[in-house]
Amino acid sequence: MEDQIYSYHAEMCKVFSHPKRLELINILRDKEMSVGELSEKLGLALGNLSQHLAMMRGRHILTSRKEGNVVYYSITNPRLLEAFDLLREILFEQIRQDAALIQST
Amino acid sequence: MEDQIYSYHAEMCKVFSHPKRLELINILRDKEMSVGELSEKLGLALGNLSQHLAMMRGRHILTSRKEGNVVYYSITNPRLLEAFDLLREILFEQIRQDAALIQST
DNA sequence: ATAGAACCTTAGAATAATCTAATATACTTA
DNA sequence: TAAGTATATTAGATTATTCTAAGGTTCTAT
Repeated sequence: MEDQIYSYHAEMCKVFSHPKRLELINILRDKEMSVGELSEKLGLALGNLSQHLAMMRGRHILTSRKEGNVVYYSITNPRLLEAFDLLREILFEQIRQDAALIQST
Repeated sequence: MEDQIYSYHAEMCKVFSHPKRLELINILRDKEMSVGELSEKLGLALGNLSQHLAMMRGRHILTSRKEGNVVYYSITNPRLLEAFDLLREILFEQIRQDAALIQST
């Protein structure tokens, strides 16, 4: 049962483990966007993008809204961006420390 | 160059995308631990665990310290636990909302 | 109705992650 | 130095992710 939680947790984190999905999250930071626009911004083929979107929708990370022919995507829970930013900060700290280590030799 | 950052960011997040690695992080929350102890706590074969540890060390998520024959692992940057906790909270919010949705039907 | 636009799904190939099992290394002690 | 303990590495099989290319839906406008 505790194992189940780690599995769900890991499944959610898989959303973050692909550079284009991270970029996608960052693009949707403060606005919704249509699939076509996203495809252009990300430089991803529509079919491929649709797969990423379905994967993120399935994990409730993204929410979609259909208007006529166009589907708009947005981030379900804005707190996700806190996690995104925190992880990126930790990454930057790491890079700075590695750089300092190299300087000092 | 911006792409590079997304790639590094994704690489770091891959650490979180496996249930046993999450459990490992949680176990090391407030103390260091030897490989043997970790192997027992996690129920992972030593060779397999060593691979996970090497992967996390390579991404500077874990730090190791050798004392005689024994290698102790600990979390490099305690802020990583903030990220861990935040992500888990977001997961719980989601599960609660899904549950509420089912109740209301 | 038909054609076009926007998006989704699927099959299959290519690549990456994971595990098992065997071997290797580093250190300690008899 | 030989044997034992703790950890690391490697090769190869297995499984999971990702991408491409093709075909499907759904909606709109003619």
